[in-house]
Amino acid sequence: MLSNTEENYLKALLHLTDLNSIKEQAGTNELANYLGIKPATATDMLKKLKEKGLVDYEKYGKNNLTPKGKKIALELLRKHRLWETFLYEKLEFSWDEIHEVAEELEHIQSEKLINKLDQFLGYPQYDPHGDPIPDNKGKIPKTKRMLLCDKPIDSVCKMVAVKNNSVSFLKYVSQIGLAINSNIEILEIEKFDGSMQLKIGDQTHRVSRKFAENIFVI
Amino acid sequence: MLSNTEENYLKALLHLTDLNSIKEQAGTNELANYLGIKPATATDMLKKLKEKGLVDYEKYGKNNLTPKGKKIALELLRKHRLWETFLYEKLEFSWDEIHEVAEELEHIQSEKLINKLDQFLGYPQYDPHGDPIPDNKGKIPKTKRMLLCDKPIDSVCKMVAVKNNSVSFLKYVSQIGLAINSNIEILEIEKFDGSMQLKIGDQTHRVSRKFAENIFVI
DNA sequence: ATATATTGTTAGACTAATCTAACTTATTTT
DNA sequence: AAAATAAGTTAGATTAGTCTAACAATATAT
Ligand SMILES: [Mn+2]
Ligand SMILES: [Mn+2]
Ligand SMILES: [Mn+2]
Ligand SMILES: [Mn+2]
Repeated sequence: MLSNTEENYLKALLHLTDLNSIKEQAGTNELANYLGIKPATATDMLKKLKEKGLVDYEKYGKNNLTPKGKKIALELLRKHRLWETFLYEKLEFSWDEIHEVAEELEHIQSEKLINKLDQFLGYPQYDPHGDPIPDNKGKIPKTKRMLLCDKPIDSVCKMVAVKNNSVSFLKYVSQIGLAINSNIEILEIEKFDGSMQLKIGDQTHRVSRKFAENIFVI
Repeated sequence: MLSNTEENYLKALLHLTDLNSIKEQAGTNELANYLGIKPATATDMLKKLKEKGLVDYEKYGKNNLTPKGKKIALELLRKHRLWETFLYEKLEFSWDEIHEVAEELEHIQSEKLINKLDQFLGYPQYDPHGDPIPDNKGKIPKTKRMLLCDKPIDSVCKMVAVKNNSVSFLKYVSQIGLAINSNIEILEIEKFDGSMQLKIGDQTHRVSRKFAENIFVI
């Protein structure tokens, strides 16, 4: 049995390596920074998780999950995204409120619970942020999506997911009229800073490159 | 913010004093025994909870909740019973499976979550074990119920709740055909050991006094 | 190839929650 | 009232998870 803390490390490693990422390995500082702890603390935990056979750890090397660790991390991701879907679909939470609560709910230990919840929700494939939900074997629906910042000028696309779950970002996204499935037309791209002029519905908005790096589109 | 452990102590004290109980105070050994820990550990925690203003604790005295501690304990009880209702009503759990999972779910910190859950469930007044659910002010619906063991011979009554949430007890109750709202006729009471011969539906069963002490009826 | 900056580890300390063993206080029995 | 039993506390140890400060290894820039 893993503690909530150990589970959070595994999920963090999954995010930093496999998910939305080209890299296969995560540095200790990077991990610590992601979790809001100090590198010294991460080193200790990495050793512990290595002992449990969940992480490949070598002194001064890079870290990544073993297959066993990855399996657990995927189960956590599944739980997280199913709970988010529950909160959004059934309890009328807004999409900026769900992540924090799901961060706690994902640690509830009951396989029956999560499978029944999945059934109750109608086996959803994507969560309210547009992220794919692993099935009960850990398989994630493949998505061929790209980032808004990589779209060329004058192209038209559809928002399918957000890359960032922070409250401030999500509120901002909603506020300019964007939601999952919104159509976006790129009217202009500023050479200087990469900011974009977008047409969303009947309004236009200028967004920063940083913003555009956090919107997935097809 | 309280830890899960601290919350469990408060809920235990509520159970040992106010709930299903005439006593107003709980001994340290009694508390430790209820929680499955050692008395020394309970002493430490009682001191800590006293510091936080949640428990009245005096060396070698009896323990009970302060109003502030009781309020928190009632919120936990509300969460526990609402989650049990959710698992039973929406996710098709059986009544012997819900307690353990709710023991974890009750610690999720979100007032909005629990109030939305309450709404989603249609503001239930009783949980699947027949226990009253406190409202969002901590008010518990009054129930005038008694124990099956205190019913006289030849009387007829209706089961409204169970006093014990253990898996083994609940399975046994179901197995002899009893459920919330079952009608029971007391055919015979054995002087020697207080065991009872009951008529349930079209069957008769002999149950021990201990069993009859754990069934609430009206 | 050397110096500098970045990254990661170790050592030592702290807090929360638990235990065992020894001790103290309170209650019950004779 | 003394002895025996039960109940409760204290002291000291352990484990998990965290920190800071000092140190070590690796990577980068001259
Ligand atoms: Mn989490
Ligand atoms: Mn999500
Ligand atoms: Mn609990
Ligand atoms: Mn119950």
